[in-house]
Amino acid sequence: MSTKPQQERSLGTPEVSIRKVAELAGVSIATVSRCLNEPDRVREKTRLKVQEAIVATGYAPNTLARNFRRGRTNLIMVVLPSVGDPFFTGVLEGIRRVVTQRGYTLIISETSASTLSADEMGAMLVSRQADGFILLASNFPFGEGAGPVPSRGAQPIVIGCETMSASLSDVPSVHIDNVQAAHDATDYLLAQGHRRIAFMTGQVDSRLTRDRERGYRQAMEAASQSVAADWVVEGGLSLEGAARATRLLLEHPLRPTAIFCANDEMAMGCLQALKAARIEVPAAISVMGFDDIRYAAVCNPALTTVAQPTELIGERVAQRMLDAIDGHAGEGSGSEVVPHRLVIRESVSKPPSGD
Amino acid sequence: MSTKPQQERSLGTPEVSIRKVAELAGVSIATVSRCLNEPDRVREKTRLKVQEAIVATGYAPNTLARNFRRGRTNLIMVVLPSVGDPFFTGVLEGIRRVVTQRGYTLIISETSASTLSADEMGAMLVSRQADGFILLASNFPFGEGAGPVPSRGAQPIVIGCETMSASLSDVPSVHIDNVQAAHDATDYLLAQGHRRIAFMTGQVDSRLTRDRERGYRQAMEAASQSVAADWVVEGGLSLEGAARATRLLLEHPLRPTAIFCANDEMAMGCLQALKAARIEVPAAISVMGFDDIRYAAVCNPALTTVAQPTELIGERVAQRMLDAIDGHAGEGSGSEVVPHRLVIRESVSKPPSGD
DNA sequence: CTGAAAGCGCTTACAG
DNA sequence: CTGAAAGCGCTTACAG
Repeated sequence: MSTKPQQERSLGTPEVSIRKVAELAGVSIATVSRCLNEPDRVREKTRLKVQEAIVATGYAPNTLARNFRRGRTNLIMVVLPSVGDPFFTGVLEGIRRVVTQRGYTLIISETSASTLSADEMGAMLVSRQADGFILLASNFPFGEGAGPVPSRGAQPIVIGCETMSASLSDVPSVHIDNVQAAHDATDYLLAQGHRRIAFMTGQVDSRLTRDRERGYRQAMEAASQSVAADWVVEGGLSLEGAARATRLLLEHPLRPTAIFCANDEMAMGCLQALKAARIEVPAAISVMGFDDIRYAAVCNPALTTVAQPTELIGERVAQRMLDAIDGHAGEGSGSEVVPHRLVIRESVSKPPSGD
Repeated sequence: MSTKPQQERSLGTPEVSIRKVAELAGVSIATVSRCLNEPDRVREKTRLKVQEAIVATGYAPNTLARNFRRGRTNLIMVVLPSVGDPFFTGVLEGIRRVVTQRGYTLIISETSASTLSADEMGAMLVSRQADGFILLASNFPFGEGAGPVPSRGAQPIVIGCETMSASLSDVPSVHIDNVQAAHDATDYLLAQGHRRIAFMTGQVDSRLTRDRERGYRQAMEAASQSVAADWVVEGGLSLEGAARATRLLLEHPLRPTAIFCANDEMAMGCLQALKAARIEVPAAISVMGFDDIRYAAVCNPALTTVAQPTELIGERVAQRMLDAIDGHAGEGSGSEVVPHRLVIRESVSKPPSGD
């Protein structure tokens, strides 16, 4: 004669549980469960009865209970820095194409240095809220020596687009060779005759941006071109930051004839600032972007930039996530490099003849 | 002497449960649970012991179990059509600001006519995967007579940016007056002297786009301007679709002197097509956008457009979600209209003098 | 093909 | 302040 020790029902509609369906259909809850999960193993007549009861009661399985019982969610979480960033359109399309086929649903978590602390990130990774985590964000708290990777459970992690710090070097990843790509882009500017080439970086703590900066410096050095002080400016990966950084460059005593921006967003901000200063692009100053987001072709002048194979990255990242979930850890580890490609449009030309 | 009827452990690391912590600390699992959830109600000495055991075992609470037991997830899901769409940057920022303060975490689900069927949408809404759903997507399967709203559980729904069909008219929503905003924008074009004004719509099944088209038609009619056949073209909300639609307009026997695009994305595609056709904007043709995404100011020429107060929409939508979760259904229902604003930049001028 | 029963890992009202 | 115990809604190995 237990005293019904709890009665803290949620306030919403009284939920229909599997029990009610079973009663109405005159079967056990096990049978109802089977109808839902392995209908072949239930006699047709029984199945029909249960179906009817499900409709009559309006029953919908409690996903929370099911996930708990099964120990998984069938969800894959993609973590990215900014939902309004057009760069991710293609990557997500690739990811979705692959994971959907295997019955997973994609959910996305937006992060950024400001909104997600190291603790929160760690909490998310151990939260079991998803069966796997695809990290597309650059500035992870544990990116650069900000403590170890949180001790995680069975949920695999795969990294896309970013090269990661040593602490994550065993995590599977898919990305272009950012150093080489930036090197190639700089070489192109050099080949056009530019010597005074500036570089606009994102944040100092962004590995991605630093890799691209490294490629730029390597190319300059290989061409025996010195990089003047303050030719490397910080654009904060934003339009406004890039515009500000561009104005700084315009005041430089050794004004560059080309500005290589670490991504297209900044290149667009750069273009805007140059337009405001009534400086013709590319006649007076050339601008090189990076990423080839869909707006790059629409810019005026259209952006010359470095294209990443975004859909391919998405597909590969997703495939490796599935491998990891299936326990094919062996083939899953290590980083995978996909090809980049220079896209030549209008924003780069030879430097003005005087230079 | 039960025969351990099951042994289907997941393959991952053997997870540490609350039981192991309790054993190590020499307390009951109830006490461990209390340390986690109501630490004030535990003696300090006990709490310290438990803390130690937690660290020693590397215990992390099983979120799946916790969610199941509590009947909620502390998650709010935002459903939007496209993660790479810059329009959502501000809306999400507003939403996050509000819900984070109340301890909720945001997750995002990308949808679109092609990727999410009515059934899937319904399944999501009853899935309890989140405590509430904020719908920012336009083309819901149940948007226009595609069956009734799925019978949902206690999870509230709030709609942002979109006006919804009758079947969802009781759902709380926050949006601008799209009809009036488009009316105002058209009036501005008329005031500039334009008479041959084309309108580029999204998809025919998009309520949002249709509202804007309605505003355009109202303004034209109010100004006694007829809308020629094929002046309303479909741009599919994409750059490419917009470029195609623009080319169609250029071949029109009554070539418009202004093109009003139902969003900025299409306006950018329009700008690109006009540039390719070597038609000067705004000298030869004016272009009006809608939304004022962050790239609108960066376009060349900079887009004249209609601004939505995105952050405000996000905040209001989030607030009403919280109200709904708290059961303040009364004040939560009905739609809330926020102000729009014309943003005048460079892409609209008077029509060419000949016209 | 179906049912009885155990148990997933927590939280919480109750009793002490 | 703490523990024993019930139970959230499912799934599944086992027995029939």
